[in-house]
Amino acid sequence: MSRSGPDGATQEPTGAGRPRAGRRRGVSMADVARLAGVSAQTVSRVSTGHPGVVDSTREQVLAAMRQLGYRPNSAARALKYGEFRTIGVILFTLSSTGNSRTLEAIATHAADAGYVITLIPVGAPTQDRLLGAFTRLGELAVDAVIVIMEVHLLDAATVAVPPGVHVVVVDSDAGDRYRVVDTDQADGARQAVHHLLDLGHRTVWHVAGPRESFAAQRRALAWRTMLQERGRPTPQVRRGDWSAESGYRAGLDLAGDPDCTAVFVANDQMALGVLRALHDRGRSVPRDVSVVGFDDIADAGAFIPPLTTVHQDFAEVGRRCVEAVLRQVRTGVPETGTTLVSTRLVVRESTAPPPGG
Amino acid sequence: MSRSGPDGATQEPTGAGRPRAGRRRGVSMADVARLAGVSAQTVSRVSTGHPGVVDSTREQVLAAMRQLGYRPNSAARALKYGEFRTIGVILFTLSSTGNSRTLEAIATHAADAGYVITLIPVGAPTQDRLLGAFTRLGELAVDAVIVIMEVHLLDAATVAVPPGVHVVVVDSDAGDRYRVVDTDQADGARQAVHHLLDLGHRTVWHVAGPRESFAAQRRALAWRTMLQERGRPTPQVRRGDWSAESGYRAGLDLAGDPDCTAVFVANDQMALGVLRALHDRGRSVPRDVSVVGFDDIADAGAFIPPLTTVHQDFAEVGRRCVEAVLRQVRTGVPETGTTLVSTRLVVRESTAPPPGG
DNA sequence: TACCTCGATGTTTACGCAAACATCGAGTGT
DNA sequence: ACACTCGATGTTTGCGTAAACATCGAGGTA
Repeated sequence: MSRSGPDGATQEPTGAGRPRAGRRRGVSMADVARLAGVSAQTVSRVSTGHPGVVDSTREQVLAAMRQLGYRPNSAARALKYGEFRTIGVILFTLSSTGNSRTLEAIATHAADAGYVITLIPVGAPTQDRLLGAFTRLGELAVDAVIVIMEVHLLDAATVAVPPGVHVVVVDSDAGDRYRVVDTDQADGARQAVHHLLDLGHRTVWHVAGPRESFAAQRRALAWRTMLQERGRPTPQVRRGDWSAESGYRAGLDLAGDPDCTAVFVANDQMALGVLRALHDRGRSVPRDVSVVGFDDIADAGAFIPPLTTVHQDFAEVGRRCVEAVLRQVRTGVPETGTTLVSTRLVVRESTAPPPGG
Repeated sequence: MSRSGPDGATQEPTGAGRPRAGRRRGVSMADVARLAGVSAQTVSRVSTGHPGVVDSTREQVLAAMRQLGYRPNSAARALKYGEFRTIGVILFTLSSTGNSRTLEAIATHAADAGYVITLIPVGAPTQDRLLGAFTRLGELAVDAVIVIMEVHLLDAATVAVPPGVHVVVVDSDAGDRYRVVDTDQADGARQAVHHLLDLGHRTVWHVAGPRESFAAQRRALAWRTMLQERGRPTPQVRRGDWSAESGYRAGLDLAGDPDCTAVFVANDQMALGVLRALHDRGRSVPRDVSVVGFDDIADAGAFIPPLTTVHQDFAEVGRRCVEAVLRQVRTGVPETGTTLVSTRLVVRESTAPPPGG
């Protein structure tokens, strides 16, 4: 059998009126040009808004476009221009509020600049998967990439970034290799600790995020540094995995320590768990123990009691990411260095002076 | 400081040597072909994995590809094939857990099928914005669209879907026009009410979501229907906007009604607010009042007390969306009808028999 | 009037890829 | 030995667009 078609069956004659699944070969400039009685180039000029087309002609062309339902083929444009007007976003998970909201801001601001976002999900945070994502990236139609993740892993992947594709990273210490945009974790943590010490607490306990997280590292470091600067003892760190469940375990542990009157928890979800643990152990918040979180998630104000926490401006992080990445695309010059977005402490009802303080 | 990369320092001699912002005119098949000493078509065959290339030749080509860092230009491929292998996702917001997780599942499953996701954010849920999104869609390089939203608005936008672009909708009643994939809201609500009645509560109060939401409508309808079927009184509905804050207000209201011993809240965030309101008013959960939520967000188990709630399988919703949309792309035949994803009740500690029951 | 300018529009070409078709040469059958 | 087959590879072509260049005609200038 002459294997002319993929399945050896009779190949359809493309001219016949079969609906051709998938192929939607739409209206092209040539079709519009024919109807309007002009050349395809004139249609192109109208379509791109170039000057040098007389009004009457322009009107004719626009009418023809409307009549045929013409829409420019972005693949052809991309081919011609050598750019896709697309930004890839590599991320591990959307389950964290921060990632979702950053992504949303990125998408919005990219859209404003005429760019669209392509999502490149990386199943699990392993080197393999990440390299796979970067490899796939090579075949993807993107002009630039924003990476949202914990970035020890980025090292090995460095080589894999296709040449000419610009990179911005969120939540990383890769500022020596890429442009990094991040919340000012250290300052946020300092505000939290400062607030608790100012209320009169002798020192502040800490429930940290996972060891691999740079955000967690920096929050913990700032907490420790601040206590040392003020000459306060630094209690042993409890460590969670960002989940409320892990916060609950840490909270049970802390509840057993009568000295503990103030806790800085590295995120709101774990803080929720801490609150429940303290509640379960009969320790009143804020009367017996004060708790400060980090993130200011939407629900923080509805916790029992409403949580004092460090507000992160994810929208601003997203905005800066897009700004930086498009700047690189425009100039063609890769950037390095870190851009910090400031935080602010939102004081609610989970903090108070220490008992008898 | 030399880092010899594209820093403005020694640029690779790409013709004139100017860094050409944006243009990254990479390695093409022709370049690979030249180096490997074969024709471009042979490179193409290797690149697409077509048979009919002898091993030695293939090796040569692959070596040349590696050496030059070749990666296929997806714009050219898209132009040639007439398809983009891209699915657009239109959504209003990622701030709801459900949307984020559905999106994540969509992205993952699309990736498995060799498709990528393009995000089309719609700022505000207004007809104008939505029409704008659909219009932009026309210029976008997508083969199909998944719409995640409340869909009264979809009516007007119907006409705007470009021909040949297939559509799947989440959370809608547009099943007569599009394929709709959704959680089985009604069944979830029935399970919640059933559970509370079985515990011995005389009837069940309801805190509903916003009037415009189809999910909210269906949950409320199922709640009402179930009570009527069982011959129970149907208390007046309290209505919130999905936020914990609105749940708190509804909760304060309910706390004032001593008859109220069981509440079905239309989502977990509002349930969080209800819990806090009951706590603030000194009504113990579940001793005095039982509360059931909807969604089973990650934190639900850490509420005070841990929340009994209806678990939604967002991952499955996303999977079914991709499945349906790709089926339409493959066959070229648009589908209608509704696909329901089942729910299950997760019983935790916020429900118990009524006081004195 | 002859010549030039300049604006409006048309024609050619290339972007990178892969289907369709062409070629070439080594084996196969008679 | 000759035609013939078939697999491996090369050549041509076109996808839709827009830059670069070509043309054409109206109006201005000497």
